[in-house]
Amino acid sequence: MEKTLPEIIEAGVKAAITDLYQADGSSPEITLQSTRREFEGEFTVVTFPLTRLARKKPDEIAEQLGAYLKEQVKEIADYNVIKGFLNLVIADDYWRDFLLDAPVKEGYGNSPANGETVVVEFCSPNTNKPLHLGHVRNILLGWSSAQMLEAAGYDVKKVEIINDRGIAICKSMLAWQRFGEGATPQSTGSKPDHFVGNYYVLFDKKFQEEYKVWQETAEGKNVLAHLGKEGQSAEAFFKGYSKKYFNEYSVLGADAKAMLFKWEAGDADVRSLWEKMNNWVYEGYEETYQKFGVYFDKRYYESNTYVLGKDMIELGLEKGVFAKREDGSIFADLTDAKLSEKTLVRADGTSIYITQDLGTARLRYDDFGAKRMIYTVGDEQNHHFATLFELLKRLEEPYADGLYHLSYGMVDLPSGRMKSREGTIVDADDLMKEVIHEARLMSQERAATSELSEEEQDEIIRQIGMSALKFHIIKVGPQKRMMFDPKESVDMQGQTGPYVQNAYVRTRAVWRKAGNPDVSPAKNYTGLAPAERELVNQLYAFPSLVKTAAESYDPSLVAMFCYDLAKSLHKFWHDHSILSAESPEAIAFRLQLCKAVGNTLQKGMGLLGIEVPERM
RNA sequence: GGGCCCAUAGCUCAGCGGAUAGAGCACCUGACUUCUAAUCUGGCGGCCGCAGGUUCGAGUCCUGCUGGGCUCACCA
Repeated sequence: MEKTLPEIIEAGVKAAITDLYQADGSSPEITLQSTRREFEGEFTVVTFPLTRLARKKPDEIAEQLGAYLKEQVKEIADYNVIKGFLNLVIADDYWRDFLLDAPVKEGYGNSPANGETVVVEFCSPNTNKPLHLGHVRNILLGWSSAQMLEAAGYDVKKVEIINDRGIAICKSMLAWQRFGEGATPQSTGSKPDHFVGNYYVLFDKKFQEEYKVWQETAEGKNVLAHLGKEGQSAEAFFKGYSKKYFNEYSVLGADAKAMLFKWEAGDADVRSLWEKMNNWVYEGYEETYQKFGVYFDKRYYESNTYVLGKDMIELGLEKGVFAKREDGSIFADLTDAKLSEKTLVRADGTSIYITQDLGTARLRYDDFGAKRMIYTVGDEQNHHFATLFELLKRLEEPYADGLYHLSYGMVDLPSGRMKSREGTIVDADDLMKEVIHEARLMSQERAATSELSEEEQDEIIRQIGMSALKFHIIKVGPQKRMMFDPKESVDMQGQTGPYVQNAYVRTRAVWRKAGNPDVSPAKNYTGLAPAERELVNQLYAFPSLVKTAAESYDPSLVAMFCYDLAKSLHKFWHDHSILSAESPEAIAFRLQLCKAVGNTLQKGMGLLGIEVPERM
């Protein structure tokens, strides 16, 4: 493999130090960074760290290094020194030859396969209601991380774990059974997951009605009198007492719990109702996933996995990692790892959430042999995953060092946090509908594609709307809690998906117009304009950026890269003519430049799960 | 109370020890007979939460503080 520019420069600087200062050039860390926009050059050597070694002033070192490199290293054409910073100008020939090679080819940015498998889990919904904005962030993060890892050479398996059991789905089931009167998604014409979600909401409504009535009964008043705090209003008390009421007094609550009990006992009627309703939900989810353009290689269901993990407990006891209490419960003491004491099996022998997670981790390893597993889950579970990973490490599981919690912050609305009780949940399907609607309005206003068929226009509009939504969410780094303003999410100008798409469209438009041009003169092009150098330089950075983004599980890096590249393209487009450039060499070179930029934008956006249209 | 995370322009966000802290939105402004103006040009806008420390150099690293979030279940 050929050496990269940073490697070439670093080697040159080390040789220079040895030659110029008779010092050991192999030892120092060379500080190399990309040159700031306002100065000439592409790479910058910071000379401050070398002052001790060279025993000279920074400017003097920079000047001497620059002269040496210009003389000795053929890739370096020129240099300038500003306040101790040595800016290096890469030779035109190098940039030109580079451009005409890798970036114009298919698959630029991909690393060769490394033979390693990584499992990426994302989405992982509960089956009682439709997907919402929080899932959207999760899906986009998980999916694009998976794409980036694939580009970085991994064999990626995308999985989700579906929480298909428990009290929540029983609530929906009970409400449907009692109030549904045999209605189905087909009979009502609703999207099936929304249909089921509506019964979950209906359950809560009926429950609240029942609760309200109870509050006025002698029993309710008695509870208030005994447990209500001094000066607390009845309303405030009952608001906080709702969970307790559900478990101890509510008829509906008792019925829902009875249904859960029957489910666990394997009651045939309950199981068949459960399957029917869950299948509705899956049908609805599938539609949403397809609209997002995502899929899974394998699905895990908690109804299967919740019994797992017992063998891990045995293993832990054998290894002395876990211990038994007097009452029979089993726990792990993680206090020396700054985590708490964690119970794994209750005194009655039943297991809990984290136990099944232990079992599921092993199951996935058995399924795929992956030594790396990524869990895309909100940051409220940071502690849970820290505990889980620590336990697996102590169990000496072979994949324990490759576990990563892809943690992300909650999505807030301008009105504050999303709350189902207050009806401020932003539904994923509605959101898509809205951005596509907005894209349609913008498109009608422009009428740039009006001669295309209606189907073609619809497809373009869909791609534009989805890119606005996806880009808007992905451009924010995962760790940060983010503000989601619906008004801004439908923006199509500025730092947005459509802005990047538009740059791609331009690179395609010029090629359509050019027909089947002869690009061979490009190899004789000389005297690159600053805007051209800038673009080639950005293209040059793409493969390593993909690697960095993949290793840090941060798709926002790719999003910002695409934006920056698109911005440079737009600027170049404005300042330079392509098809009527001054020479055949320039025309050919710029066409190839457009091809490479379009190619890279398509690849980069593809990593984010965003499509680019040929026209817009 | 312990642990983790966050705080940068009016708003949403970049900035991962280096140069005069950057984008987008909003507001003001100029450019379409041209390879598509979903674009481009110019302007406005900052005690980088506060106080110390380390360093040739700190928005970035360390300590303390303030404000916000999450979490510390024999819940999932």
